[in-house]
Amino acid sequence: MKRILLADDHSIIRLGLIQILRDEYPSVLIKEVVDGADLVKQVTLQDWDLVISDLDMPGRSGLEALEQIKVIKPLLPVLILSIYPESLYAVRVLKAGASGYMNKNSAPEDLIAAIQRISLGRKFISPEIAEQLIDLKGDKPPHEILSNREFEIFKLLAMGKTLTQIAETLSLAITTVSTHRSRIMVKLHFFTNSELTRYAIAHHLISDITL
Amino acid sequence: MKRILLADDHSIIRLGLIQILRDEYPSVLIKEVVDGADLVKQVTLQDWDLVISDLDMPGRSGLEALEQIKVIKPLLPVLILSIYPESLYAVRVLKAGASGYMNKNSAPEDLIAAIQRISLGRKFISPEIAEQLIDLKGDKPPHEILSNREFEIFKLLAMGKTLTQIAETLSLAITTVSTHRSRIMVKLHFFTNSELTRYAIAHHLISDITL
DNA sequence: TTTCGTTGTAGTATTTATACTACATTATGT
DNA sequence: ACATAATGTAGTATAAATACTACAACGAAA
Repeated sequence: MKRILLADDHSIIRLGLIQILRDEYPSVLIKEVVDGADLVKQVTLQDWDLVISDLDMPGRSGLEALEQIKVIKPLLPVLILSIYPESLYAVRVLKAGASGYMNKNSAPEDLIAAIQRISLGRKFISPEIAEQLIDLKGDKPPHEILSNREFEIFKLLAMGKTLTQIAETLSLAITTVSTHRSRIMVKLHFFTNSELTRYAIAHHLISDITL
Repeated sequence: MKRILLADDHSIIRLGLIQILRDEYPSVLIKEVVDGADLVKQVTLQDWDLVISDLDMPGRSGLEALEQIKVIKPLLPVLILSIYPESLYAVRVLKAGASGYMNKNSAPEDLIAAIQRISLGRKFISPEIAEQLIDLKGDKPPHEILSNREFEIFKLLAMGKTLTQIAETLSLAITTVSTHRSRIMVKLHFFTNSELTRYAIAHHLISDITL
């Protein structure tokens, strides 16, 4: 481990990370950047053994930067750090080519363990994420796994319509709409309507400008 | 500056903070805690010169802990750190009795400057916050007219938590949570949780990324 | 100080949503 | 073509959410 590129807009976190890294690799060269654009730029400018990057950064996001890095240097290991729980981002991040995903409240030892593994060209996947990876719903957009009727109801739910409203609109029994909803939830691995709404907004299936 | 109590659930951030603090105050005693309950407990157990606390922590939130601390030790200076921009929380936090609010991407020098000022019993208020404080009745975003409790529940609702889950988390009756929700809806002119979620996403009060 | 609006709390009654189940109908795969 | 899985529909029973009401504590304003 010789050269590590560190991307995080929080100076305090950079300091903490540097301390952990120096503790383990006293002679490592560490370069700090504070946004996605600079991160990508540094990757093009010189060679690194490892990139450690935050997910939320000003300007271009960490995810976007990750995607570009994987185009420029497909073999460069990238460890993504984030304050969000693994369940929310990990799969997405790993699919985008990251070698690992860690929550910022992980213990320093775990971070070092992950780095060790990643720097060998392997992936660091926690048991929780592994489980999520097993029953992936694939990369298909929702309308390809939902039936037409389900997708119709999916959109209405995402827009915030209640079961009762939907049942009225479509002249169905409330329980019918409810059953469709249940199947949508199973297929997309959701539990709440809110997740459904956020998914729909993130995938531009409905507009978010009703405010 | 002799004894600092440090509350943050992210070990990396604690490390970074400790480094900054030790750099400035080599002989300071620093105690680390990882949640609001422990923070309050430590405040009751012994005397401190300064508390530095994160806002988002497991269990009792930083804001709640702050309020309790101000009851127990009204003169103990508390500096709140958060990943969220000042415009979002600062006024709320200062009104709850904090001596200052800093974003985690502040430079170490700024942090030290704030601590210096705060430990003298003064408040640290950035120019941006000062401006907000001036036009208190002005064109503030709607979510600022919510009470602390309402805002807390607002965020949980926006994240898709159900009334029941929220009631459990906060140890309240479901109907209490429901009443708060009603008042939030009236204040923000919403009708459904979906509108609430979309508002929160649009105003970056919660993350918009779903799996 | 007294008044009045706000906040935090919760109970009762009602409405709404959901889980589970069931059963034709329609695809789908071999 | 036949078996099997997916789909569209809905009923019953249960769980959850909501409306409405109430009230004490607090704070601001008069």
